[in-house]
Amino acid sequence: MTISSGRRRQPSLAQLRAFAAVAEHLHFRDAAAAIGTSQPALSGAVSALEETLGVTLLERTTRKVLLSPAGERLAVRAKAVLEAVGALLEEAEAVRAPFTGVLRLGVIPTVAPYLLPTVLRLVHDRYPQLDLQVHEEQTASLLDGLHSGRLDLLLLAVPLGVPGVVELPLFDEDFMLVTPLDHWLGGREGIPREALKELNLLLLDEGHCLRDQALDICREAGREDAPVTTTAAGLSTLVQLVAGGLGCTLLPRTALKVETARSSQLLTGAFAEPAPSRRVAFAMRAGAARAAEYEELAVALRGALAALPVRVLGPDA
Amino acid sequence: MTISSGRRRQPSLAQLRAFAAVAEHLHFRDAAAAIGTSQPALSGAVSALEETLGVTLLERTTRKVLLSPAGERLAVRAKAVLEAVGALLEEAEAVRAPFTGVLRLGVIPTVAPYLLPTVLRLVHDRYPQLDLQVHEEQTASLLDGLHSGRLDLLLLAVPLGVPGVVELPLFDEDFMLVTPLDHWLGGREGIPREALKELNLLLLDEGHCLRDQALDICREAGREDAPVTTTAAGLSTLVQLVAGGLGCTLLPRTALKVETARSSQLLTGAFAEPAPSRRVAFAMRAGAARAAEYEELAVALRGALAALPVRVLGPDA
DNA sequence: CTTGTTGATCGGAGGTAGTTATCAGTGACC
DNA sequence: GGTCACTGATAACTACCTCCGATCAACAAG
Repeated sequence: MTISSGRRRQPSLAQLRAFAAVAEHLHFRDAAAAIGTSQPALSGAVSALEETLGVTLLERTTRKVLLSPAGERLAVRAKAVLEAVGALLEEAEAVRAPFTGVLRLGVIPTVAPYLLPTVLRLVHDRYPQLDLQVHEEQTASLLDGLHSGRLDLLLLAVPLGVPGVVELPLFDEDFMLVTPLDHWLGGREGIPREALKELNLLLLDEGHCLRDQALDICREAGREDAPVTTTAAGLSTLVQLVAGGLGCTLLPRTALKVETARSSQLLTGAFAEPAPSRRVAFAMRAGAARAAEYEELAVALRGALAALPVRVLGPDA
Repeated sequence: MTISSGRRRQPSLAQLRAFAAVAEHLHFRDAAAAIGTSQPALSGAVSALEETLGVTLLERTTRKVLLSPAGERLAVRAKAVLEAVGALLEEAEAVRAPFTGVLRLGVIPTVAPYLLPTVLRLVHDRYPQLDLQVHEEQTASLLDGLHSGRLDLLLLAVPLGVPGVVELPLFDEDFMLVTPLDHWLGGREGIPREALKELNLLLLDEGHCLRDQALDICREAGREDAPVTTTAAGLSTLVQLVAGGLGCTLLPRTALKVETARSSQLLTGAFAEPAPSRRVAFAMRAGAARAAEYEELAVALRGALAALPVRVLGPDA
C-alpha cells in the first residue's frame, strides 16, 4: 500500500539535463545559463523531476543550493543517461558522415616522429574530410585523456592491460642496439640478449614506456641492477649521447633510419632471433561511437605499413 | 558546408522508446501496443527521430520493416539510454523506500541449506518489508541471471574474477574431511593436506563450484590424477555415500553439523592450519541501483554470523 | 478483383514546457 | 539596524508538441 498518489510519469531528458546542470553548478541561474534556458524553466523542471521520482534532490535555501544524499546518487545516474544520449548522437553523426570532422589522436613520443608521416599521408589521401588533430604525450597522459574524452584514439605501445580500453594491434617491431663506432658489439648481428647485462645503457626519462620496455628486456636478460646512468628526453638526444661515446641504447626499428642518419659515429647491431620487440597499436574506449571508423582506419594503416621494416599484424593478433 | 537544414533538436526519450520498440518487434502496431501508445504516434515518433538524427533507421515497405545498418547500431545506443533511465528510476525507488519490494537472491546449492536460515531470519526481523525471493542454482547460472537482470544479488563462493561483478565478502570457512568410521584418518586433527593424495575422494557433479574447489585443493596438495570415482548431486547424498564406505569427502564447515548428524557411520577430521577453506560472499552487478542496500545487508549478515563456525570478514577483505 | 493488413498522413484536442514579470526570503554591508 | 543585492519560487501567458481516432495508399493473398 503506497501513500504516493497516482501513477508516476516518466522523467524527460530536459528534466535530467536541468538537474544535472544544477548539480554541477549548485546555482540555478548559472545552471540555466549553462544549458541555455531561463531560471524559472529550470526551476520548474527540477521540481517536476523531484515530483516524478518522489525524491527530494536538492536542499534549497534562498542563499544556496545543496545536493541531498539522494541527489548525489541520482545525479550520477542522470549524468549517465545524458552520456548515453551523447553517445547516441555521436554515433548518429558518425553514421551520417563517417571519416569527417575532428579526430583527436594521441601518440607517444617514441612513435610519433616515425609513424606520423605514414598516418598523415594515409588520412590525407584516403579520408580528406577527416580533421586529424595530433597530441604527443606519454602513455599515462594519453590514457587519462582517452578516458576523460579529451582524446578519441591513441597510437602507442601495447599491451596496456587497462579495462575499458580496446586495442587494435598494428605491428611488431624489433629493438636494435645502437653503439659508438669503437664498441665491441658495434654493427654485429645475432647479438645474444645476455649482452645487455654488460652494457652501459642510456635510457629515456621516467614516464616513457620505451624506458620501461628497455628495463623489462634487461630484466629478462638476467640483469639485476638498474642500468641507469644518464637519461634523455627524446630519442634524438639519446642517439647523440651514444655518438658521443657515453654508452649504448635500444632503438625501435622504425626509428633507426631517421635517428642514425644524422651521425657517422654510430653502429647498429641486431639481436639474435627472436629479437626483443614492441607492439604498436591503436587504442580506443570500449564502446566508442566511432569504433567502426577506428577499425577501418587500423586496417588501412596496416596496409600502408608495408614499406616499413615491421611485422604487420592481423586484426586479432 | 553541410546540406542539412537548420539546427537539430534533441531526441526525446519517447522517441527512443518508440524506436527501441520497433527495433525489437519489427512491426509498428505490435510495437505500439507494447509501449502502450497508438500506431500513428509511434510512427511519427520514429520519423521525428530519423529527422533529428539525420539518419534512416528503418527500411520500410508496407509489408515489412527492417533495421538499416545504421539502425542496428543506433538501436543498441537507444537501448543503452533507456537502460540508464531505468537504472535511475530504480535507484530513485530504492532511495525512496530502501529495503522494500522484491529482492531476487541467487544462492549456490552448497551454501543455501546452511546459510539461508540465518539470512531469512535476518531479513524477516530487520527488513520485514523486503520480499526475498530465493533461487538456488549453480554459479554459472547465477552469474548469467545476474547479468541478464533475472537476479539482483548472489550468495556464493568467491573469488569469481568476473568483470562487472562486485563481491562483498562475508566469511571464510574451512573444509573438513568426512570419512567412514573405520578410516585411518577418521576423526583426526591436524591432518596434513598431502593426505589428500592418497584418498578416494567423492565429489559433487560437474558445475558445482565446490567440486572445482576440492579439485584445486587436491592439485595444490600435489595430486596429479583426478580423484573422480563417483559423483553426487548434493552434499546430503555425498555424505550418505561416505557413510556407506565408498570413500571420503570434503565438507564446508557450515554444512558439517547438519549433514553428519543423520548418520552414526561418520567421522570428521580437521586439517592442519592453515586448513583449506572457501570464501563466501555476496555478488552484485557493478553499479547496481541498490548497491547501498546490498552493502548494508552484507554488514548486517556479517553481524548475524557470529554464531556460526566461520571467520567473519571485514568489508574490504 | 477483392480483401485484409501494412505503415503513413490528417486535423483537432490536450497538455507540456517555455517565456517574462514578479514575489519573498536571506545574508552582506555600512 | 536598515538597506540592498541576490537567491530560488511563483504566476500568467503563449507556443509548440504530441497524442488520438479516422483515414489513406501500397501491397500480398486468395
